[in-house]
Amino acid sequence: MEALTINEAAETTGWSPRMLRYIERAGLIVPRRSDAGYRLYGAGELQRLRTLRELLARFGIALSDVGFARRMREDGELEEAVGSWLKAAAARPEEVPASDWLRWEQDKHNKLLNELMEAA
Amino acid sequence: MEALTINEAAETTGWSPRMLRYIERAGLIVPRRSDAGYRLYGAGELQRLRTLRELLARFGIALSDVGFARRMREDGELEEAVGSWLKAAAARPEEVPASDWLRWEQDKHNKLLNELMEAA
DNA sequence: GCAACCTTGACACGCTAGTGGTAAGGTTCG
DNA sequence: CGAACCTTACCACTAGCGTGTCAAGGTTGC
Repeated sequence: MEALTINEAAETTGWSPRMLRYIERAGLIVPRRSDAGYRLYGAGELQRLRTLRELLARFGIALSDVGFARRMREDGELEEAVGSWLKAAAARPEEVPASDWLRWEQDKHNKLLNELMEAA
Repeated sequence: MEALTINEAAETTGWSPRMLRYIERAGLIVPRRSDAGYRLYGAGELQRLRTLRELLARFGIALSDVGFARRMREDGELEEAVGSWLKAAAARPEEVPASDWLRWEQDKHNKLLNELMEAA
């Protein structure tokens, strides 16, 4: 049986067992269960757990952001609504410098990066 | 000059002036400025402020969610990275009941809806 | 010139996300 | 059977989002 239990999966992916349950609850990675209800992580899940860490670190985004993206992908109506709202909003460039909120996002990103650096 | 100042815009859209500044900071609606630096909201901005309220209420999502969707739309690399991660994650249906996290999302949604109901 | 706006910046508060812990109980295996 | 796992369900903490409010100062219009 080529599958790891939660503590083993945590060991090889860098997440804590606690976080693996949290990620499952967010609907991002839901492992199959053994007869007794134990979580069983296959090779694909382990790989995606690792790339998830990379994804978050590289762009300075949150788990809930990925969760929202997933929800948009599942709910076409939501995706359509958000998309058309953004399109209308973007259709108004009227000389917006873009530097203001850009700096804001950058700050958030840098802050997260710094924390990750220190942790290493 | 067909444009409203921040308090007038707040009056006709239902947002508070404080929130209009916050929404601007999140990069969602950035009005142009007068020579003295006053925010000037045109008809388009007022309309999008109203539809933004609808959007949040209808789907029970947060301002930061829309902000993230905007960021994905602007940053192709981010969109590609998140998209391909989700695609890989979704390619593993291995009998996931989908009822668990679905209930979770539902709870969040309903909670927000109830709050909005009570506020009305 | 003064009342009534506007600006940015700060302090504060409640709520949620993200994270750790612990307790009570079932499972596996030597 | 006992140690070492696993499960769910709580309590608790930090940090950030969503808001209000206030202070100090510039702008507008009668």
